[in-house]
Amino acid sequence: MAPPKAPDSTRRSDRSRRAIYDAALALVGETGYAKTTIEGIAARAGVGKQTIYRWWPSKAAVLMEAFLDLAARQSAEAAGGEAAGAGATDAAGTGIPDTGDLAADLKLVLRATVDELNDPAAAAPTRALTAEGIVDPALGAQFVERLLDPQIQLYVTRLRAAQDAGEVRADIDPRTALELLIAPLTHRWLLRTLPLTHAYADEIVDYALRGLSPRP
Amino acid sequence: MAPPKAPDSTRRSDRSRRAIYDAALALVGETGYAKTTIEGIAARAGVGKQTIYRWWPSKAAVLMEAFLDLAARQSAEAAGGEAAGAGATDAAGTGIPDTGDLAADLKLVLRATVDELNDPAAAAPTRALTAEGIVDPALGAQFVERLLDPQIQLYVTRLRAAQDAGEVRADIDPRTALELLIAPLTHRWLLRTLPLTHAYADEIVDYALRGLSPRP
Amino acid sequence: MAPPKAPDSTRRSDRSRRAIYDAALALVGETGYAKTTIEGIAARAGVGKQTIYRWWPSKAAVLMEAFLDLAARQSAEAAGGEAAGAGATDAAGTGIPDTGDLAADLKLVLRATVDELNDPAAAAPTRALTAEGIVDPALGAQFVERLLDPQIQLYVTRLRAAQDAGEVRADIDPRTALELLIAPLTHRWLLRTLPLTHAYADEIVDYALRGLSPRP
Amino acid sequence: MAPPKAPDSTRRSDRSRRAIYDAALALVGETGYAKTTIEGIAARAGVGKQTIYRWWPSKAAVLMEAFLDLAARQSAEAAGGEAAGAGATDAAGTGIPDTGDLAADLKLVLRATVDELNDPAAAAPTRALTAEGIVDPALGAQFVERLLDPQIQLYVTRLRAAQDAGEVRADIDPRTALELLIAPLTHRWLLRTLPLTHAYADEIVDYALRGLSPRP
DNA sequence: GCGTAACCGAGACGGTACGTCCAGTCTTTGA
DNA sequence: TCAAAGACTGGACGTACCGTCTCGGTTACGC
Repeated sequence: MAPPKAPDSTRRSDRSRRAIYDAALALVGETGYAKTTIEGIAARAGVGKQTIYRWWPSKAAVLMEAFLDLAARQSAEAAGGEAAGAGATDAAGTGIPDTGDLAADLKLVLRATVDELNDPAAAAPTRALTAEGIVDPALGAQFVERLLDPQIQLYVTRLRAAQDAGEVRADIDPRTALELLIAPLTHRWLLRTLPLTHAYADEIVDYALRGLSPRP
Repeated sequence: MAPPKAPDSTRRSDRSRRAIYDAALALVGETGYAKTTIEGIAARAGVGKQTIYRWWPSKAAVLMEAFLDLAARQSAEAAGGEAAGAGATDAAGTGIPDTGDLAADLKLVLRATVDELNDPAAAAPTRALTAEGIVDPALGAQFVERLLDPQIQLYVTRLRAAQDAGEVRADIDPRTALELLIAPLTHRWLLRTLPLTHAYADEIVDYALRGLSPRP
Repeated sequence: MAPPKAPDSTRRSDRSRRAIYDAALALVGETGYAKTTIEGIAARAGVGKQTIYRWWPSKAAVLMEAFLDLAARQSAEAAGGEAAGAGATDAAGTGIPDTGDLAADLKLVLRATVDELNDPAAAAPTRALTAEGIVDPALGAQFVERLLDPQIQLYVTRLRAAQDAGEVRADIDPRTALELLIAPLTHRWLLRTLPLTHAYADEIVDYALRGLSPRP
Repeated sequence: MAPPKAPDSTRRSDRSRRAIYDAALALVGETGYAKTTIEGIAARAGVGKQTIYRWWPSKAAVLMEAFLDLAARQSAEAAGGEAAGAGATDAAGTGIPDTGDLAADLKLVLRATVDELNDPAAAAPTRALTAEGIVDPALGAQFVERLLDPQIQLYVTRLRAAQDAGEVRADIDPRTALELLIAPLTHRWLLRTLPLTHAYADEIVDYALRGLSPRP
């Protein structure tokens, strides 16, 4: 008994794949995730529906990949610009700054995150994808692995550096500590309990770091 | 421009409303939220589809109310039992215990929350509803207002008591502080980044309270 | 076992009945028979649906009565005018003229009928009612009995007079003969095979009467 | 402004089309036209509703085509048998007999028509379709063009032959003349004014032909 | 003159079918 | 041989009416 006949990916049309990414992102941007349909994506991409079903298991999977592709292209671009230009670092791209003042560094990064999450155009698709991942475990795992974990790793790195510098107690688990920082932001963003502001980001950093720092 | 003509709620059939709640909860339990349809709920409840559309704007709204009704009935029942019985308090029902040891009290409650969230049968519909609320702002607002906020209030109350008792610094905002406690749990539960354990709950309490407590 | 409980017609609201007639005729005129609904008639008449269901078995029955009522009012009006005025006779009202020239008399009447049937506004509801009667035997019987037969009787009367006058052979059955005259018109009107013109009406009279008249 | 995007008829599924015809005819036969629904036809045919809506604008249109298909198949069958067998002609199939005696030929055919119209099973759907065509001009036009006109042409042919043979006056318009013959039958059939009998058919032929024949 | 029975407007109810939309599969055609 | 195109079955969607029912209120009859 043969497995469900995986298509031969070497013969895959790159042209179609790009067109599908573009169409998917455009439609989600224009009409929202819920109103975006596979049929619509196929039509917009000038592609047969079967071409989508052949390579992706669900609408959400298409969008996930489209996002990753977008992110990859942007970061490639950024990397190119950066190499040519100065050497500035930014949170999403290459890491959390390390000026020696952990609180200041975290506030900088979390404030930027707040701004990003508050931008409705940019955040809406992420929100939709997050929601889908909450319900669909397979998609959620992918979401975490390919979008969230890389970000989280940056915090872990920075926190370890802070531990080495004595800014954070050594017996703290950075993996847990970082959740103290980002979970409250995510919480407010996803559930919309209260507005997500710079002041809130600062407050979170202050409350959390006090718990993490060694007694003076 | 006249509003869409709200039906006369005094003439509403209570029989149908209960039947719809029951059918909705049963179907979600049996087949999952995504596979539950309004048509299915109506059929199972022995009710015309229009009766659902007349009173609720969406499947999610039906379920939300069904949950609230269930919770209300359970708490009414619990209250009845309680009045007749001892005077024990539990987190979901009437508040967070106050033994004088904030850390212990919080660990107790958060461990119970962890257990609840780890029970697939009970948590699955909540997860679905949460996801829906993330995408649909109106529903999300209702979700927060009617399900989340009451719970949150319990933490605020307990934290204020702790402030009065000198266990927590007076300049802490309880509304923010409680998010340091529950957001990490919610984060792991929704995104499934790492397993949600009692140990994790304890760790969160320890890390967070250290930041909140006055210097010894 | 009691019969289905006929309502007490002495207590019937005349106000409602008139309002229903008016609403029904207005709606059929505005939106056509098929799009006219009982619900719509009730709403327009400012009447509960039950009031319609109490007194009529179907939408078609309502309309039939509304027509009959309209016709009755119009003929009452005409009769009043006539009494006051000259003594002119018209086909629909008081009979087919008898000038001694059967062919001329019939052509006059049939041409008027042609004009009436060609007036879309006036004929559309009749067409709809006829179609309904074709499918629903009970309604059809009523239609024939209360609308068609009275008209037919006028032809019978005129043809008998013609027989007495020797214009038509005595062994002719007037009931059959008249169908030779009006059935072709009805046929073209209902089925729209070919245009319904004065010339056609004349032709029918000529062809038919030649068969009915005694050999010269 | 693009037209509503006509589907590509070369790719149409013949299997589905036949199944829909069969289901439609079966349901009309079993439950009557009014109670036959598109949903029911689709279910019975094992076909998606959309496949019906894709190719037909209405229930009536489906049935019209189903009838035409049935008639076509029957006549094809008859033609096959005929080719193999004798050379007999019948009214519905290949024409009105021409024995030289117009009256006798017409009586034969009209009596057969009477029998057909009096057969409730066979006539009920035709009646429904006729009624529908009376109300819906587009459908009516199709009905006339594809079902009625071919029949009518047979009469025209026979009448022309009678004119050539001197049985009917040359200045008679056969198109009008035939309506004198068939309209009365149609009239009684549709409106159910009086029973439709062989005697009536004979009477109609006698009355009408006397008007059409040359003076002896 | 006073119940009381009935009709009345109103509209919610359980249903049925509508016509549309999309999912996911299958088939045909062209490159 | 894959991809485009798109027709197919299936089924939920949300709407519109159906015919029944229940609800107050308002007549108008019979005691």
